[in-house]
Amino acid sequence: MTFSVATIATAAVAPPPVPAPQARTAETVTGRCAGCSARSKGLCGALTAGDLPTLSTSSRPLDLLSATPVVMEGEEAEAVFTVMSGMLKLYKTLPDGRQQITGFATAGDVIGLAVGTGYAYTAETVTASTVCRMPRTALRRMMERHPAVQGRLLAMTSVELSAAQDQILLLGCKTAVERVSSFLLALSRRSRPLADGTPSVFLPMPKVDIGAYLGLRPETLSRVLRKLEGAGAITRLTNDRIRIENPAALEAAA
Amino acid sequence: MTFSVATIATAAVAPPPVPAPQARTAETVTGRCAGCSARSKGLCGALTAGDLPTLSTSSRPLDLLSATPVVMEGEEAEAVFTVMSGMLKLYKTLPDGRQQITGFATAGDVIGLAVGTGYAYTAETVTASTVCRMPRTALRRMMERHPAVQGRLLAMTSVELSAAQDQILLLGCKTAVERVSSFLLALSRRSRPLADGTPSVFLPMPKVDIGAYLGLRPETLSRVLRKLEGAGAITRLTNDRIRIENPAALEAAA
DNA sequence: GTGTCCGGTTGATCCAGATCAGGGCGGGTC
DNA sequence: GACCCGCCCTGATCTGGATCAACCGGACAC
Repeated sequence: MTFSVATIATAAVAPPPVPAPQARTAETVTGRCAGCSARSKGLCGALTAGDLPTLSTSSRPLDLLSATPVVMEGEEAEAVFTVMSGMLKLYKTLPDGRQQITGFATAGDVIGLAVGTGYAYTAETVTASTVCRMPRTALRRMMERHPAVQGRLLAMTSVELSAAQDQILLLGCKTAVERVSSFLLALSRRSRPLADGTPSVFLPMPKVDIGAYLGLRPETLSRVLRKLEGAGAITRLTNDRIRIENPAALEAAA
Repeated sequence: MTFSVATIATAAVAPPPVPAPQARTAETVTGRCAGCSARSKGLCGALTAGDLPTLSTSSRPLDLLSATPVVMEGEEAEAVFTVMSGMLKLYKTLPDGRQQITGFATAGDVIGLAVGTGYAYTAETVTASTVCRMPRTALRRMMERHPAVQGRLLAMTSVELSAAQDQILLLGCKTAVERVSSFLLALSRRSRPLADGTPSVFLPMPKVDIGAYLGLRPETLSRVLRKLEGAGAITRLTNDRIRIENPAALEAAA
């Protein structure tokens, strides 16, 4: 979770997102959460097996295509979402349309926690994803019943805050090469290495999104990657996968 | 609390900071917290009057001169600090010495909350200040006894996270003029207007620190302020006080 | 097949803000 | 008083990354 800065937001969204999400139907309600791949992560990790029936009835998984908005900045926060699979981007928009991506969310991350009544950012899938929707009221009830849920929420928010401060350092101080190197290292720490043991990173999002996260234009990102490749620090395997050839060199550049 | 980004950090510091802080002695222990000016703010706001004796024995106020470090990035977090008066700057440092200020803390803000065992940033007074030290263990005990404290902590951390994301937007997207305008507006919202009713902001910190917060050099900050003054948006009353002549113009520039 | 679209890359040029340099001023010490 | 030191301001110049423009190649429609 090092690289996902703004994973935790605020509340929930009311109407189903634009490209109508597929609601699953043919599943045993009580058993659904028990078999959930994100069961031990996110907020649900703070619950015991006895809570699963309640959890199953108060939440609902949604299968989403890519480029589907899940929550919109400023809209009333009526639910929170736990990412079960896929990847989402979280971003804020300036009145004139400039966008800053504050983080990417992957399995286990929680989206839509809000300080006030409105979502703090927009969240949108970058790949086909599955998220689990839980109304804010259900979350509140869970927190009242289980102090551990509140503790988990606090821990997750604190981690997000720390990541956000790292991103502030990156955006305020670092050069383009340093930003990209830091980003690749952070990503490589949370992904598994290739079969031969060398670390690699998977970048399913378009380059323009990586740029919007790092405060760089896609042209600059492209040039920096080429430069790092020329220096022998990385190899570009495909458009969405990079092998880290020399972590120490990246570390030095970050 | 809009402008203070990194007010919440991690745990506590062991030895007293360099310019040895003045520990107060001639006060009734049980009565100290009851008369505290920050009593209703920070974490203490979640406690009832009955908790004051315990609170008074587990915390201790410290009077600090300006430029006094309170917590150091990376050091083991043994205590948290509540700001009672004055102003502190919170910053992170890169190996080569570049510094990024992540926030300024004022009365009511809590410093030193940590995700792991080490402080996430360095905190240092920018004016003479009074802070109240509480060991991390005492905080943990308070949280166990009063779930409301944990709730308060979660609320404060969430506000910090939201502020940090705003700062990410500022650093990633905005121009120098937009950054300074946003900063002045955020400050003016949390300070009281002058006697004649016009809003003003108090800037006790050196210009280089404001620059380090906004990702700008002090020279650039100086030029931007001159530009805003020329446009009639602000007036520089003294070196550390600015009057907002035209909030709408600032809003438009932000 | 052909055409179109979109993401990515590369090159040329531009510019906002950094850097470098000098000077003014207020507060402190002696 | 004279001197020093920190902070701030201003001007001149430099530069990292943005911007503008063109091209390429894969995916998709027809």
